[in-house]
Amino acid sequence: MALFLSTFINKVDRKGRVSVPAPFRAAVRGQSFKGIVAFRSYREATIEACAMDRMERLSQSVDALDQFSDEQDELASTIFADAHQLPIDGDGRIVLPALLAAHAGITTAAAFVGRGETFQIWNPEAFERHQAEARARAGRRNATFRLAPRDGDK
Amino acid sequence: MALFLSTFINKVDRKGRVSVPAPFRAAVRGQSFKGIVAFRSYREATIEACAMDRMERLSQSVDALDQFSDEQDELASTIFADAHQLPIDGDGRIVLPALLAAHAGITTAAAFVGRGETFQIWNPEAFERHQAEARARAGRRNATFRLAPRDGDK
DNA sequence: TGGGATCATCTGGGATATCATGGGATATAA
DNA sequence: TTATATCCCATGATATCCCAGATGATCCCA
Repeated sequence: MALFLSTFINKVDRKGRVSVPAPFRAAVRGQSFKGIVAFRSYREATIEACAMDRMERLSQSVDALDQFSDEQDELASTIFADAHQLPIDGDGRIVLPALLAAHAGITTAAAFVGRGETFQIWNPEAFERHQAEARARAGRRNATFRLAPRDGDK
Repeated sequence: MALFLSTFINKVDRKGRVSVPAPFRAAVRGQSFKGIVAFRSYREATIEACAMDRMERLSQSVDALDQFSDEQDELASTIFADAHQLPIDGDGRIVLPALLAAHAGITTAAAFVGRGETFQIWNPEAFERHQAEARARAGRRNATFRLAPRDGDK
C-alpha cells in the first residue's frame, strides 16, 4: 500500500492546473484509475483526496448498508455526489475544479498534505494556521495513540 | 469497476434530450446494453439510474428473497416494472421519458448525481437543497463509518 | 570535498481534441 | 398524412495534450 506523506506547496496556474507532488503520483501509479479522487471536506475548508481503490472500498461499504436507507443516502450525497475524478496529465498535473478550489479558498497556490491513505489540499496560509492550532492542542493534552497490530499478529 | 462520481448539470432541450456526462458514459461502455436503466425513486422526487449489470445483480438478489413475499412483490413492482432502458444516441444523449421527468420535476435542466455504483437524476434546484441538508446532517453528527476490509485482510 | 554534468520536477503557453447543445433531415408508427 | 422519435451535422466553449524553459536536486568524477 502506498502512503501519502509530508507536505508540498505548488503553484496553481491561470487554468487551474497544479502539479501533484511526485511522491503522491507514485502512490497512485498502478491503480485502475491513474489519478486522484477529491471532494470537499464537510468539517473544514479543505479538499479531501485519495486514490481510486479507496473509493471502490467505500462503495462496497455503502452497498453493505440497507439500500435506500437514510444513512446510505447521506453518505452517497456527501461523498460520491461531491467527489471529482481528477486525471493526472502527462506532466503530472491535475485541474482543480472551481467548486473545490472555492471551498478551500485556493487561488494561486495549493498545499498537498499527506495523511497516510489520504491527503488534503489546502490554501497554504490556512493550512499553516490549522497546523499550528493542531500542534498546540496535541501538546496540551500530551496526545498519544496506539499502533494497529502488525499483519499476522493476533 | 467503474464508479459514478461527482455531479454534472446539463440542459434538457425541447425534445427532452439531455447529454449524459462523458465520465458516466465511460462507465457504461463495455456493458451488454450500451445505455442506462432508469426508474422513479420511491423515497424522493428523483430518478434512480444505473448500468445494466447492476439490474441483473439486483434481479438475482430479489430472487434470493422468499418467493411471493411482500418484500419481493414490492421491489419487483416498484423497480422492475417501472424501469426504462434508455439507449445513448450517437452524440451521448438520452431522452428522458415524460413520466420520469415529471416525477423528478425536471424541465429545462437535469443534475446527474453520482452515487458509486448508481446515480440519480434531479431537478438541479431540488438537488441543491437535498445536498445541503445531507451535508448539514453529516457534519452535525460528525459522520464517519467503517471501510470494508481490504482484500486479503481478515 | 568541490565542481560540473545529468536528470527529474515544476511551470507556462499554444495547438488540438472532446464535449455539450441546437437545429434540421430522415425514418418509423398510428 | 400527421406526429413522434431517431439520426446526422455544425458550432462554440472548454478541457486536454504537447512542447519548451526554468529551477533545483542528485550523481559522478576529479
